[in-house]
Amino acid sequence: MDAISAAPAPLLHSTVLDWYEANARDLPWRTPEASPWAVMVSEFMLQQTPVKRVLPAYAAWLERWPAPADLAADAPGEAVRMWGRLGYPRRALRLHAAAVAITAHHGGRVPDDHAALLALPGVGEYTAAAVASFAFRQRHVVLDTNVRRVFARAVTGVEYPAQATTAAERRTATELLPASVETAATWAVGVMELGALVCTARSPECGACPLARHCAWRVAGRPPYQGPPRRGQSYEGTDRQVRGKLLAVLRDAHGTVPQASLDAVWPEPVQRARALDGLVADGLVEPVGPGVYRLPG
DNA sequence: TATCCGTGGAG
DNA sequence: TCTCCAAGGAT
Repeated sequence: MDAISAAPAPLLHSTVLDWYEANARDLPWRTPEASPWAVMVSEFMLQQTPVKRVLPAYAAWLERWPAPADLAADAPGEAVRMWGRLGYPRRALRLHAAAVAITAHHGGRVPDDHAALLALPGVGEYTAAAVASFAFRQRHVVLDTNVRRVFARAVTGVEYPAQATTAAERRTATELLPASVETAATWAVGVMELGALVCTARSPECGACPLARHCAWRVAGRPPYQGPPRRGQSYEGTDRQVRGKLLAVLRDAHGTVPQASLDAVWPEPVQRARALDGLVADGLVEPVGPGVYRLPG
């Protein structure tokens, strides 16, 4: 029973690569036909939204906007409407803005350069690495919640990673990233898939894990999480809930919406007004006159 | 860096 | 029922 840090890296690599080849889900953004744009759309949608709910939205989105220029030519409000109930609708706005930037500055093609990707709206450290890695097969450290959890357990021996990504985590991920460009991208998606399917947050299936022999957490007897309480996401009664209700009215209506329709979704006027102001400030809602609103045109 | 930003499903 | 959490990003 050696910890993962003591195991030869090539062994870990082949273990994960073999496991991935045999167990990878058949997801549309992983097919050879998936364009870089398709990969990028999937990454935006997958930010905090489960795969199962992304699948139908992803298909509808790409059917309507097969290329960045197609989306860029449409109104941002249409992106917000198509986003539907995926949650965090600012992502829809940012994806539209990214499409505009790609059309204006990159000839309508998703850039393959990591820095150029990172400069796009809605593209952060994870998404830039993911698109560069998965769409262009480059070698990058891809640190998402799945990878962080796998490394927390296998390498550090704790049940959950820290709240924010640490320098130590980046160091670990960098050291474990295969030197070979040919295998780095598959390693990245393989570790992610392992976290998504086996090394899950709630009930990890160590019996089915290819890394079980090397996992520091399992070797230590799967000690329970001891760190500070991981604050839950309260939702009931928050501005987020009100914003969601308001935006749902705008989405489902085509054209403009009168104030009265918005007032009906939440009884408390101060919070309601604050939520609506926030939506307008974010560019998700556009006032078109006194007491009249619509999705941004 | 802590907080804000939606929605729905699993246990 | 209720808590947790799901391929994060921006500020």
